[in-house]
Amino acid sequence: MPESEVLVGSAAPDEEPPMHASIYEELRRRLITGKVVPGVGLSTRGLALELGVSQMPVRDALSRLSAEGAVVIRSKRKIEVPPMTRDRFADLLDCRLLLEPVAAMAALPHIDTETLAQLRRIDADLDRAIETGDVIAYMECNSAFHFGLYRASGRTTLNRLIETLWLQFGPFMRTVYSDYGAAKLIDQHRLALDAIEVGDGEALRRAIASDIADGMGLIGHRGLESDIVT
Amino acid sequence: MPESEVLVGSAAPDEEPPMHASIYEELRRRLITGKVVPGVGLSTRGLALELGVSQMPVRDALSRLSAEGAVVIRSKRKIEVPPMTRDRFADLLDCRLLLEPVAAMAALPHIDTETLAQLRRIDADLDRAIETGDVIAYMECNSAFHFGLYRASGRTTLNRLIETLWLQFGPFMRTVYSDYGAAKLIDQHRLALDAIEVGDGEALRRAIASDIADGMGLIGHRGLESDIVT
DNA sequence: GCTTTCAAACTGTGATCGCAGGAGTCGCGA
DNA sequence: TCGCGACTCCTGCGATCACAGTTTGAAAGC
Repeated sequence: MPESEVLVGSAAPDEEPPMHASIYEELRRRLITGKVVPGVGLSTRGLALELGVSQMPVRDALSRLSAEGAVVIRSKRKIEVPPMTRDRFADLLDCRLLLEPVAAMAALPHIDTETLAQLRRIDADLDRAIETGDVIAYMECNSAFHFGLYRASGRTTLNRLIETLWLQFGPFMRTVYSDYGAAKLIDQHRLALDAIEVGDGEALRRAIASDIADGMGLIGHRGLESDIVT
Repeated sequence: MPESEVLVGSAAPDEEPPMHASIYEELRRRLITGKVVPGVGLSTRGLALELGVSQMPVRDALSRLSAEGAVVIRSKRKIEVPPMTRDRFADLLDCRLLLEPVAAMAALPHIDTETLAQLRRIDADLDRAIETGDVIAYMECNSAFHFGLYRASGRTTLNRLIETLWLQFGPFMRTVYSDYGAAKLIDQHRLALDAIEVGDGEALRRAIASDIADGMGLIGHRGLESDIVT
């Protein structure tokens, strides 16, 4: 099971999900890890051709993603990952700061030694991604870490909201990290891991909040030289 | 323009939206105002027949609503508004308390006398709904009031998250208010309106938080006698 | 009256097609 | 060289159909 799997699973266990669900997963992964960037145009036929399926499952997947604000269907011939603006970025950042520290605190009582060990492994992978300057790998590890932590909370509604935020900022942050240089990124998760180890909920909340404010906040604003960023 | 219109509009202005968007609006309204209740089964063909359209636009609309957690597609022959559970209810309530007071505070600087007058009119209509014991009208006015307030914030991302929460708890609260009796409901918006009048952000935040905690919190928990409610 | 089995009905899903509209490209004239 | 208009291409969307699977209801047996 990939660690950056959907934060809130919807497929019934032991069942093969419908094709549109698999395609949704694939597109979601691309968005969260920045494999698609803002301004990129998408089309149901183009994606169907690329993924070797018909239009229908792609349509269903794109309907879901549009409901989650990840893509915008502007008109005929224009589905796109919306460009980021200063206002929208600030809105996204603020929403993350409202929700994710709470999810982390709620997760704390449920994090056993196996879960903590897994988070440490993910963080070690993230460190390697920073060392090699691999932005995509960094983003994969980053989402795996956060989702692995929040999932332990069992807060399905909260986690679902969090995931829609990640769908929306992933593409933009990918371009920002690429411009910034992955080698310059800093692993902000040590404080969070330490807080988990000693069971300090308030320290965990602060660590997650500062991870978000520093990681996405400071670097993200640098990426917003003008109102529109592609 | 109906006051309980979608909190975050997506159709381009001056353009006729695609049929699936209109159907999404209609289903959204039914969920938020409780015209459909938990446990009710839906089907694409059934809704298409009722609404006089083909299956495709209904499918697209249901894909969006499923992405927003408003309906769940469990299997062949089983789309439903999920029954409420105690855990899910607590999760929803907590998320509302995290997001809506912030949206209200963010809205405050942007509320002119015309917007305040409109909110007062909506609140007067809500009072009449309480007097006549009309639960559906009460829920329509309640969402119109909150959305009218939050929309002024301009916080599109935040408002979108809030709307998905309303889609999820609307059906359940409708049954709760019906059992409770609409005539026993209390207008909790006076404090909010007063806080807006004097420009007191902190008072507005507290008023919205207590509106949510009292209105949905206390009454909602009464509706959850067991883990599963239809 | 209850349980089990089977058949029918209904469903979500995937596929395909056609339409109308918008985007993109190219050519021509100033 | 630039702008505008015409034309082409590609698209989202709506409609329809078929399939496989699930649910429902009826009938038979105990």
